[in-house]
Amino acid sequence: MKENSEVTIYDIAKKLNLATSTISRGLKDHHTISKKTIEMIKKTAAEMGYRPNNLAASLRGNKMRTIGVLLPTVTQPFLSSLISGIEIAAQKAGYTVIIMQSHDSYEEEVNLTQSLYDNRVSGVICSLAMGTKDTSHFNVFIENNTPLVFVDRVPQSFETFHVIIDNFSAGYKATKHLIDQGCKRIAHITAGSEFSIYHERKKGYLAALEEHNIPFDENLCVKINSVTYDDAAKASEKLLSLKSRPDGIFAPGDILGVSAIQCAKRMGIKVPEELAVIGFNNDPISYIIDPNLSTITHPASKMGQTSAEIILKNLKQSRKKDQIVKQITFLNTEVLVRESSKRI
Amino acid sequence: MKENSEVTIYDIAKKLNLATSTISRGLKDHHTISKKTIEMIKKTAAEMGYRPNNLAASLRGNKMRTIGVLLPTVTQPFLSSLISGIEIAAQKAGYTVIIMQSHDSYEEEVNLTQSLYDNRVSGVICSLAMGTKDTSHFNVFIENNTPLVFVDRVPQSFETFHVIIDNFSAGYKATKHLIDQGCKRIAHITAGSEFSIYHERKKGYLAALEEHNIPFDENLCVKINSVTYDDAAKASEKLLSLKSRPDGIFAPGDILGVSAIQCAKRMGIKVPEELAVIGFNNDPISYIIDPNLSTITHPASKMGQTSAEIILKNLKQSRKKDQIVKQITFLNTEVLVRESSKRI
DNA sequence: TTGTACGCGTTATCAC
DNA sequence: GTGATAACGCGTACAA
Repeated sequence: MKENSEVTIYDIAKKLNLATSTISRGLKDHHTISKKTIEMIKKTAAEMGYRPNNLAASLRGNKMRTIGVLLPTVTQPFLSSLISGIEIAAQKAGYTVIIMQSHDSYEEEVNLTQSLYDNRVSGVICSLAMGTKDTSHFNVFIENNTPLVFVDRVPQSFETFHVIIDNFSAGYKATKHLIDQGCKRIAHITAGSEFSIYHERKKGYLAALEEHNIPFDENLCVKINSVTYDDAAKASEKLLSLKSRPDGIFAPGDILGVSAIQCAKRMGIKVPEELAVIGFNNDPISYIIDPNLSTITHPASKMGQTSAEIILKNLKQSRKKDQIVKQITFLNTEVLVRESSKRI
Repeated sequence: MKENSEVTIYDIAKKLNLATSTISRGLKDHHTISKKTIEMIKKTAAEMGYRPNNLAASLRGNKMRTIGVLLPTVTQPFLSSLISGIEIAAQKAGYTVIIMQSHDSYEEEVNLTQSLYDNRVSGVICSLAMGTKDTSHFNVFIENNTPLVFVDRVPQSFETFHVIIDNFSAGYKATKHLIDQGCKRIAHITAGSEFSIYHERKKGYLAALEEHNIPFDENLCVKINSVTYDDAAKASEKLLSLKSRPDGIFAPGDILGVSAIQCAKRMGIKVPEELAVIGFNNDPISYIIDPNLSTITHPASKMGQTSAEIILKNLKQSRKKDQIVKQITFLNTEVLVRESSKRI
């Protein structure tokens, strides 16, 4: 008995006095192999403890049956739900999922992109790092005809698949909801660059204000550098300490909304009576905070599934370069009204 | 210009009039190749846009430079932090991470184990599905000399690496903390099988009671089927509706602790004055709930890193079967006292 | 319906 | 220091 005895189709072939090609085909139910032979091959393979070697199989096609996923982090609830959706769709199709974290660093993102290519993944799903402006490191996938999907944090212009929510519309809906509740001075917290999802949400906020003839007050719009608990706390305090205080806050992230509520509670400001708050994402913390945080629901898992399905559908389509288009899939968001904004 | 032009070491060899073996070695800074040649090779490779093919390289060693991670789900905060830790350690070593979700199903776990093997991963990190009793589907990795680490939810007996916290001790510490706060009737919620981490925590709970001469009251120990919000709510309600109500609850999960606090609030029971609560894990929700939930901290990310490092260290060590041992790495837990249990 | 023979890109083992 | 060549395990034209 050998040490590292790995059963290959060659071993099966020898045992059955057949050619390796017959084994190979039999194992995949090829129609040119007789039922009897197929049965015998499968039975023997099972008996011998044969297991296919995806490595070798993939080498021929020069592609692993693998979807590469490149995200800022995996610990945010939205992103871990996204991964879950991707994994479910991939597993259904017999694909595996490789995860990489850019930690919101452009440099890491560039390196990891290389690494994904070196591993010859079948497709790539990416949500951009906060600071990424230039996206030329993704060109390698286009040139190589590897399907590429950007999700949530997508580049401004890149001719490939995008899976996003309509951030402008969501920002509009959130703000309008506050207006409908009677808010007159609606504050907003924002982050990221001019081309980020946060910028889109802000544009929706501005549009809603304008449509309802509410003048925009610069003091009511605070910019933070990172969507963290600490930055959020500072922003909330700044807003709620204003001489003419806001009576509503549209926070484009649940951490921000939660911190606003907590800050209000500390300062003795009643939520929602004196301050209505709406967040974004429907993270678990949004329904734990008291009062419950109204929010915008984000179909995270479905976005993951959709992204994976786009990859899978486009695996075989060897497009030519001039056929590459930008195809945007929008998923729905909804206003989820809870205690923190319910005045009427 | 070819369509799918992929530059290989063969192309470089032709261009430089060298042998492929020289290119291969030059690219990896082999000491038998002259500095000059190495430089020239690297320069030319870069110019030609060469990218290594990990697939082909792996085929020779019959192992991908990949760590397979098999978890019940990726959306629990503890588990996504674990993944993050694994990914960081793996990335540092030039390894990639494959993620698979068993969704707490034994059958899926068995299938995915196969799939990991079929992909010839270098090592496997696994946290068991809730219902897994038999772990023979992992034997294939032992036989194949593939390092295997069980983390958090580990099997009762399996001769390999385990990375866990001391659940008994953590349960003891949590319960003792409540006793120190003056609690006399301490309730407990439990889940899983007789060999689960929850059972260990319960044993710690029982030990603390006994040590302090507090009789164990069966009515104060509720078993739930799944650690979900709904089940937790039911359990909390049952406990707080008892004629002789508990004055403390040790909840072996933050969801359970949070639900207990919320239930108490609904019923007008004051926390911590009338009911002290301590949870487990230090999930984000634990510091969002009001009053803040005391909890047991769990070094999730570090557990991931440790697991990955164990894999990496044991890659080359071709142990023989009789050398395989069970090696358990314990990581620290700590009692994190917050508002929900601070009486003194 | 089955067999033959070669190629996928890289690396290890010799040989020079 | 460098080159030639055989593997690694599988899939697939092409032949029979």
